[in-house]
Amino acid sequence: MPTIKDVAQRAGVSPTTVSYVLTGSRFVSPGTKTRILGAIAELNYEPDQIARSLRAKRTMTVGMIVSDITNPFYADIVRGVEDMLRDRHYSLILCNSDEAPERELVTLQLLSRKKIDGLILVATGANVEALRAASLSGLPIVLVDRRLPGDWLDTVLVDDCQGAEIAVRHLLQRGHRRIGAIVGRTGISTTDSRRLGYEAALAEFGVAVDPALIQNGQSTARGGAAAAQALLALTPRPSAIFAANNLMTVGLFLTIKEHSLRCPQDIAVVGFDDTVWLSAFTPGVTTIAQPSYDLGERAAGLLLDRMTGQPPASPRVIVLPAVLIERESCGCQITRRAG
Amino acid sequence: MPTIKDVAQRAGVSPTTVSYVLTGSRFVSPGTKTRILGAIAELNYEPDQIARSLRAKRTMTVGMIVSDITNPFYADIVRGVEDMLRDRHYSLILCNSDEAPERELVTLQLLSRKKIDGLILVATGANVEALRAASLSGLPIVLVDRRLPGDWLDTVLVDDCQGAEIAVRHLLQRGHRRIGAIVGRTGISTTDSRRLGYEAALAEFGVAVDPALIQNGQSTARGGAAAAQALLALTPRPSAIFAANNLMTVGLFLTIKEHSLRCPQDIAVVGFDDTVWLSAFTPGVTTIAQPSYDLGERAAGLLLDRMTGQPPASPRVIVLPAVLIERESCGCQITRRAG
DNA sequence: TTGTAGGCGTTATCAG
DNA sequence: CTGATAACGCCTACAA
Repeated sequence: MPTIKDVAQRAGVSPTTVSYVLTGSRFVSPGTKTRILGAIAELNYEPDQIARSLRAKRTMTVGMIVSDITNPFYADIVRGVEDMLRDRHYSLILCNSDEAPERELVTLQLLSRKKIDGLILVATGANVEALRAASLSGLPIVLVDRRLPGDWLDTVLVDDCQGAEIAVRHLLQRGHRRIGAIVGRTGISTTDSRRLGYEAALAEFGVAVDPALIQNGQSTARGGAAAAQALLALTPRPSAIFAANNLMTVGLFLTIKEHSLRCPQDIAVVGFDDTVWLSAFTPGVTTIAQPSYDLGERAAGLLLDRMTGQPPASPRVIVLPAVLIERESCGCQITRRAG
Repeated sequence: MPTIKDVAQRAGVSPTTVSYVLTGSRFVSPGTKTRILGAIAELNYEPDQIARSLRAKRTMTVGMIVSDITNPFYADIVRGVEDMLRDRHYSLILCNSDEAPERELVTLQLLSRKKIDGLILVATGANVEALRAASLSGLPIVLVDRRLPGDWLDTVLVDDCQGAEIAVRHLLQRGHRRIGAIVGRTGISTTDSRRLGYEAALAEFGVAVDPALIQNGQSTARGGAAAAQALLALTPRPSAIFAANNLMTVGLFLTIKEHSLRCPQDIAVVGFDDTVWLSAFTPGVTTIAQPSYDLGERAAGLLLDRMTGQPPASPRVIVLPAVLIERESCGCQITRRAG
């Protein structure tokens, strides 16, 4: 591997000058410049990013921690982040936490040793101290999908409460009154907000909240299936169910299928998170679409200007709206109805 | 950020000794050792991985290029890779190529500058020269999902031919004779192999290949939908369709739905790639499951022993079997039938 | 059992 | 307009 010295030698100049044409940070006469460029080309020289990082104290690398890249919701976010960062010549170290606090902690440490320039993460919520320390030590951090109490870090999330609310309102509007909810793991902000939205919608319609109708699906397909079992075992059975994330929606459908119930005739469903699959099947699943890609893009945007621009003193919280995608799983295909 | 010097000073020893307790590469007396460990803890010292990399010429970082992390198939592979590498203290830089050769090339260069210790990629097939150069220059590379002509690099893939063959055989066994195929982009090995498998199955049953029944879906949902349109417009209509990847299967179902056809009554379907969604809907989609996670794990395994072990002289090609997951989209639920 | 010193490939300061 | 030179933080002969 040729170094900057080799290039300098071949071009008959000093490494200094080569460095300057590389970074463009001072004027170099056209003559020497072309000579140097020539040498670079002939030698196939590529600047060593590691050495550069050591000197410049920036790695052009960003860390990202998500629960599980296998979850399409996070995959979308990551894609948004990656696209935005690539444009600005940053690259991304991807880590999965599996929601395990210790894993998150170890990963935080690993990334810090690797001297990442910034961090985007879906926080488990358990390592606030470590995050605070990292942030205090100067690492730009952006939270995505979930907020931390106090909102002391830049955060990009979806209006989960409003999302759940329109989901449940949609059900209420078509006459449902016994509406089950499969909610996610406790302790993460999305779960609380979506539950709040569920209750708000019921309140709007003067329907009392029945605790038995709210089951915890642990944010997983398996948990969602179990929660659905519990819901379907109730008498009278709920006439509709709201599943508060993509995985739990899968679980719900698995259970519905197992019970040989027809959707929407026997039970109406609204899910959370959209996938192309949801539209391809019969019935298409009415769902609350999160702007997941945008979430990533915005998060990367915030991070970028903390890394390169003049960082604002106080943390920013960006809340993106969720939108109802109406399909067949709630029955009649009316798009709007009065009242 | 404290450096190794600070630790040394605080512990009253030389940086050398600190370094040695860090790497454990030579004996240090228990006394000084604990003193040093103490200093490390008090200062919250973390070795700078960049400096270490510059010196040691290894970054403990691996690059990975996939077409699109948003595709669950690749997300699974990435997950397999990440799990395996994390165990060995490597981290992963994730890149998306979008199948664009130039993007792949730029990414290759970027990763090479970042001095990754190894590379795992789903090759577009267009940058053979760059790959050869990188490999020759000593970078361990493992191909995943697709092979390159000549198999001159370590490769982990699925037996696509066999997969497609059992898919189509399954259809033939239940009496279908006019079987459409939606195949992927040309130029990638998976497409060729799956097509071969399709033809082999037909041959087994003495059915002639009808070119009109083979439509190119470009490996995308949109392309798959278009291909399905073409197939459904045929007279007589094929009684079954084999879609050669997950995205094209979505497209196929979108089109089936648009035509208000019932599956399996009006048309039988076998897809490729499995998702939890495929089992949750009605009808469940019979499909060929690829061991995607394993693909990643095995690829990481090969890479690891090229990076750390004694690399075998000649490239290894690992072929994993695909398996038929029988569900309702092909009609009757018979698991086996004679002949 | 421990320390000294040189260098990994860059960049930035200071001279010229 | 261009060049020496000194770091960046760590590791590892070599020496003691």
